[in-house]
Amino acid sequence: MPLTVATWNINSIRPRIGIVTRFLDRYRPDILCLQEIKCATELFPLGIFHERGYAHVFVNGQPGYHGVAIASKRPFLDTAIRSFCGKADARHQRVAVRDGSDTICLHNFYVPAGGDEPDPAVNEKFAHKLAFLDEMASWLNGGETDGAAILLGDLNVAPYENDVWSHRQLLKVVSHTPVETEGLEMLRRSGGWLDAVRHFVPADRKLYTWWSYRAADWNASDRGRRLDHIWVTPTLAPRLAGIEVVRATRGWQRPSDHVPVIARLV
DNA sequence: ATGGCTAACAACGTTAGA
Repeated sequence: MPLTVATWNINSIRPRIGIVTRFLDRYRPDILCLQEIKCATELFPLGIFHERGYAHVFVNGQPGYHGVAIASKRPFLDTAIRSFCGKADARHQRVAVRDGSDTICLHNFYVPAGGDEPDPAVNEKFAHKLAFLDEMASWLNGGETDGAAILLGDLNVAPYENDVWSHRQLLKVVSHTPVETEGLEMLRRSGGWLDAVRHFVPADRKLYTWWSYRAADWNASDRGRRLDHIWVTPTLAPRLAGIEVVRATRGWQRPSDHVPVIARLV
């Protein structure tokens, strides 16, 4: 049964209602996973989803920071939230959806950004990020990745050389340091996950999903990073039919600094 | 040449993002 899944770090849902509805009306994914909704669960704008056929919306929010949400046309067989690093900070949620006679497990993640200084001894945010990735790895290796599963979200790491505008200049910048890129790669491989985007886009082609708000002209300077990912288990790999990074949304009115990534399964 | 931007909060300044 065909399934289209999208991930988008929306950087606050409330000021982005215009671009979210524009995206949904144009791309109509079956499931949209959002990160950084930055609002309490009860303040999430359910109406814009319900009006468009997304009858099933699972929100894990909190005031001000982080927060994730999944809007789906298909019902959820099951929903769950996990806390990482002993913090209930709204960075994860899991749903299960029916897929023919099978079940697909979908994990939506917002990995900590990690602050400025890439040294866990002096920067507790960076230490938190590394601990979070470690805990993801051990948890996902405990049988979470058996069968049909999708792991997506803002993983806040640009793992490969062409996932950043300058590999050399970003080696000491949080999101592309070796401890992060190697850690994410270990996590991906140990779980047997396939990077659905790089499955279609050659490793030597630059590809980004995030551009800083501070650039005078984000499109012209094009100093981006690929921080947002969609991974699938080997069971689903043969069904991957295509991906799309919707770069154009970065130029829409009141944009997020991240753009959506879409995967199509047949 | 990383920061020049953007948002939330109970607040017109601080914190966070990456």
